[in-house]
Amino acid sequence: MAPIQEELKQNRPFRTRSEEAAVALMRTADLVRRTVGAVVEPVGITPQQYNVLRILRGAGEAGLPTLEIAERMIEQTPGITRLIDRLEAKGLVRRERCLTDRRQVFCRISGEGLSLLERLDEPIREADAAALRSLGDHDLERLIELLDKTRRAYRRIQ
Amino acid sequence: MAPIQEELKQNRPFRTRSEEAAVALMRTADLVRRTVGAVVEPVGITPQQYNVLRILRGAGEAGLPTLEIAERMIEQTPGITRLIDRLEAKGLVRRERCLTDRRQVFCRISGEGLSLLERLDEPIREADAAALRSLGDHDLERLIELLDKTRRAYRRIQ
DNA sequence: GGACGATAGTTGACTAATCAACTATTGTCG
DNA sequence: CGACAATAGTTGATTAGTCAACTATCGTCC
Repeated sequence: MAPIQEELKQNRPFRTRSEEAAVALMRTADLVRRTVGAVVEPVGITPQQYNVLRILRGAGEAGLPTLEIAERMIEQTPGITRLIDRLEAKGLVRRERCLTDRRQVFCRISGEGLSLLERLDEPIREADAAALRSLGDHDLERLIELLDKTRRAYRRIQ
Repeated sequence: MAPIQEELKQNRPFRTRSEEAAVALMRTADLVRRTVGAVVEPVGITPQQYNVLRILRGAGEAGLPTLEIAERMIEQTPGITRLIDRLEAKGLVRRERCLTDRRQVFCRISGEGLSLLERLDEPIREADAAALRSLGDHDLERLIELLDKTRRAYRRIQ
């Protein structure tokens, strides 16, 4: 019997392997998301806000326009404006309208935001590592490969 | 350069393989979730509501107590009561207090709920298949295995 | 250079998720 | 039996997510 089937106490088997894979995928990702959540929520941010801060740290001094951030989010987020509103209200992000193209609003991570991220770096790395370590380097590589392949397939049908 | 890194236009590489895997996992699952969403939302339900209906169909005539449903959800859901409220309001689920243990409320899928699910069965199966077909049976098997292994690891650290 | 479509982002109205505090009922143990 | 912890679920308050409609600005093309 499939492990995921036992986990969810399903009394009937999956109709197809791809259905089983889809369920396993979403459930595993939910576990990862909640693990990240448990690390970042004590400092007063959500996993999505954490994601924005990481993106802005990666972007450096130049910052990024609002919708460019939306495109780089791990999980698609229509409400990017208000998400960043909240980060700005907390003083973790600064925004200013671009002078050469006044439609765009550039967002940059603040010093406070940076130091908050730094405090989270270690615990996040540990959480990921602890969870995925048991896979071993080879399996990890293979998992990443299979996930990449899956996304490529999705992109084609959409 | 890692595919996921290009997708998210990251200018710096992942610090660890497990970080890359965690990001790839969440992003791939988000894709699956949105694909399911695109299929079920036209009939007026959310992916989570769809999940509840599937659970209740699996449970059959006997139905299930509210919190038992919560435990079987693919994604953890604290707001199970109101989620089922909405399904009941739509006439897709019926609820009645258990007579032998009056604390419990048993939920059952209605005929209307069943026929709605039946209409969705084919399109959902197709969406899963289309997305994961390119992996081939062997890769699919291997992906499921790796995901199961990952969840087992997570469970240990929590 | 002015009309017009495209781009960038915001806002309002609505729906859903989250957390803690609460009620009702049951099991258990002196 | 009667107190008391445990279980099952609900509710209220707050926060967050979603969708469509809107404003502002820019590019471009007669």
